[in-house]
Amino acid sequence: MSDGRARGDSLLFLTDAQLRRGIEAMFFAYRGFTADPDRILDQYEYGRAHHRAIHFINRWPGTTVNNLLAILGVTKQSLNRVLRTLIEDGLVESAIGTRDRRERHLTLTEKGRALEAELSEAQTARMRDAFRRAGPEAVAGFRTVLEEMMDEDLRRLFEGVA
Amino acid sequence: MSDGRARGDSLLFLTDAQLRRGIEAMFFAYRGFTADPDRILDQYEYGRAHHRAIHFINRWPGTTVNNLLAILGVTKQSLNRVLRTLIEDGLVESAIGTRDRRERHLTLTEKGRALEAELSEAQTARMRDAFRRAGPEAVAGFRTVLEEMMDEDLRRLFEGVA
DNA sequence: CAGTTTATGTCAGCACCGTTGACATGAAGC
DNA sequence: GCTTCATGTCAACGGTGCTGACATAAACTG
Repeated sequence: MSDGRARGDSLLFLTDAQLRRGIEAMFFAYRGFTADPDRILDQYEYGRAHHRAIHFINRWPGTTVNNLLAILGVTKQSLNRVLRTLIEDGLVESAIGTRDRRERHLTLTEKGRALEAELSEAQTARMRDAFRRAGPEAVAGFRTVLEEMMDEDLRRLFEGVA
Repeated sequence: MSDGRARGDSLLFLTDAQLRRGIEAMFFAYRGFTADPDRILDQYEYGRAHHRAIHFINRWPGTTVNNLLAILGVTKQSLNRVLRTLIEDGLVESAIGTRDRRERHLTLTEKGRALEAELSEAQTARMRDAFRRAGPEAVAGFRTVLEEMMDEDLRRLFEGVA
């Protein structure tokens, strides 16, 4: 209904049909994206929430709980449940801040880095294959569209942290 | 990116850093991708599972329960819980098959189509904006990479159904 | 026709991970 | 010293995955 046929070919990529294909592509691709790490997490009796925490602690070692909350977009109660088990299991270390003693600075232990590496390897393997088959130009387009789809604040976060 | 640089540069898009950026882009973009419909679903006391069912029933009216199970990749118990409420609430109609009376053919009612349209509108609005800002070439790349990231069987499903 | 397989529905129970609300502690800041 | 902030924790609930078991009706098969 809202396709721009009258305006010529240049907007054909914005037809409802194309947009629906985009939506379904996101849905199916995200399933693939999480499938490999999910299988590994099962073996350790962890879930996706643990993966996300581990990923971002690895990314920004020494980050605070509040930072992590903002990145993950969950409540502190949710995060804490996950964080507690990771600390108990010796994957994450929580250090009292020196400048501000209220803060807890989170880092991965050796054991935590090992699991991070295992998860990361599984996930990047699939992405590497996809990137290689798609080629650099497609990858650039992929990232451009994804960035445009993010919420404003998340995009700034994403770009700012490179 | 299609400049004639030395071959050494051509694989820079496959570095670990680039792949990690790709992973995070997927994570943040998927959040944006689901945010708008999630807000609407909350108002109706439905969840993402309902959205997915509605989406694919709308996509393939008359599809059977078994088909839907394959597409959604969940157990029949999970799907049934969702489907039951949708039928009870008068959004979905379940019709006994004529050729094979064991099958149930699922279609959206008027009310179901209305919710589908509302959800779809919210989700395509964001994607349309993202597509428009990114441009047709980026969109092509986006879809290429996503297809490459899908599992084999899902890709066939995705391509087959256009 | 009898036996098997298929499509579907349903009950019960469990796990994960999101939520809200309430409350506690210790540290920082005015 | 009062307030605010960062964090942790308890309790309860909701949505949506899962497994396992069982039921029914229809189709298929020998």
